[in-house]
Amino acid sequence: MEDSSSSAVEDAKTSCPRGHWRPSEDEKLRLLVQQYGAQNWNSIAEKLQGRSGKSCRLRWFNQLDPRINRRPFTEAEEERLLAAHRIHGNKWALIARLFPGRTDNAVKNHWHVIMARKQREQSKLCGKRSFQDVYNYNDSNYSCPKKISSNPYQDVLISSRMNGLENARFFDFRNFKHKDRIFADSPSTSLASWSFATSSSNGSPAADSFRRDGRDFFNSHSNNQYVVSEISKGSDRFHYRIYPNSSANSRRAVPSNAFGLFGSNEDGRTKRDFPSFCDSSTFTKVRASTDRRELEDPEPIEHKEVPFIDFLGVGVSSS
DNA sequence: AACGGTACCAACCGCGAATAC
DNA sequence: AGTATTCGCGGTTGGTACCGT
Repeated sequence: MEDSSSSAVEDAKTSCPRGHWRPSEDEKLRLLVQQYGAQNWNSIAEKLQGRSGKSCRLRWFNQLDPRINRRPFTEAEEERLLAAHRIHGNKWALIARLFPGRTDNAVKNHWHVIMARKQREQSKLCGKRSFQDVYNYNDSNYSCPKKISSNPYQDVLISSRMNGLENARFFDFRNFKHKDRIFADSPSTSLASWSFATSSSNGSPAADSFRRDGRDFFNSHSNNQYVVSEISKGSDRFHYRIYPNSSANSRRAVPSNAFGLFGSNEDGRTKRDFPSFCDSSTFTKVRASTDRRELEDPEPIEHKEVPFIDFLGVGVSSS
């Protein structure tokens, strides 16, 4: 697959530096590191056409460094990794130092692998339905957030026809680390102006928000990074917009793939056994499978037998 | 065999911290 | 002290191998 015989493909590869490293590049990088040492990455990059210093550094420290342990994680290592994460949170570089030969990237990736595996096992064990099953997403009731690169917010359109979503809330799935108690301190049922915690990107350990005194809990006040505001509301459709919370020193655009919905049961109480633990990639796929046109083209909605709110006219023109 | 979905992980990006000048 | 450059980190994306149908 790498030994492309087509010159067109080769041209494309060289003109676009992004992408996997070829063996010849690796070899060259090894020689350059021998020559210059594992530093001065920009100097090294000057001799590796199409690769930045950053890229060279990353390739060396994550893949080529001979000290790297490339063996699969053992069960013992996995247990230690989970324990380390409970203590240190997402401090992957710190955690990696506890695992000689493992890189921060490897440790981070493997933690996600463990989490995904546990989630699958849990789903099987408890017979939990998938996020898609519960909300019957094949129904196209939910449309994907519209990613607008120049406007760092996400638009979300919900139909109240979705079972249990009358009291829907947004959740940032990246925080679903402690499944059992994540909803213990659930925020207001009002979606408008509701803020919610996320993993921190401003230096404070995200884990602090969730694990104190040996207890896991959801702190929706100290680490707010996003705000959900209501753009428009109809009898059966709601249009929300998720913004970064500027007062929370949030420096990133609202991620496009981290959010999900979480409903309540008939008596209005939080449904803790909801399959709220759908990971972000699943959510992305669920979204992708729904009708993307809903936000971009009101026509298809108007043809349905439900009142229609002109979401387009309200939201995007405000820039 | 072909196809679609899933799991894994390499690579990238944006940003802040550290260092050099 | 201020600015520029380099390094390091954490979050995210996208390619690919694998698996089930």
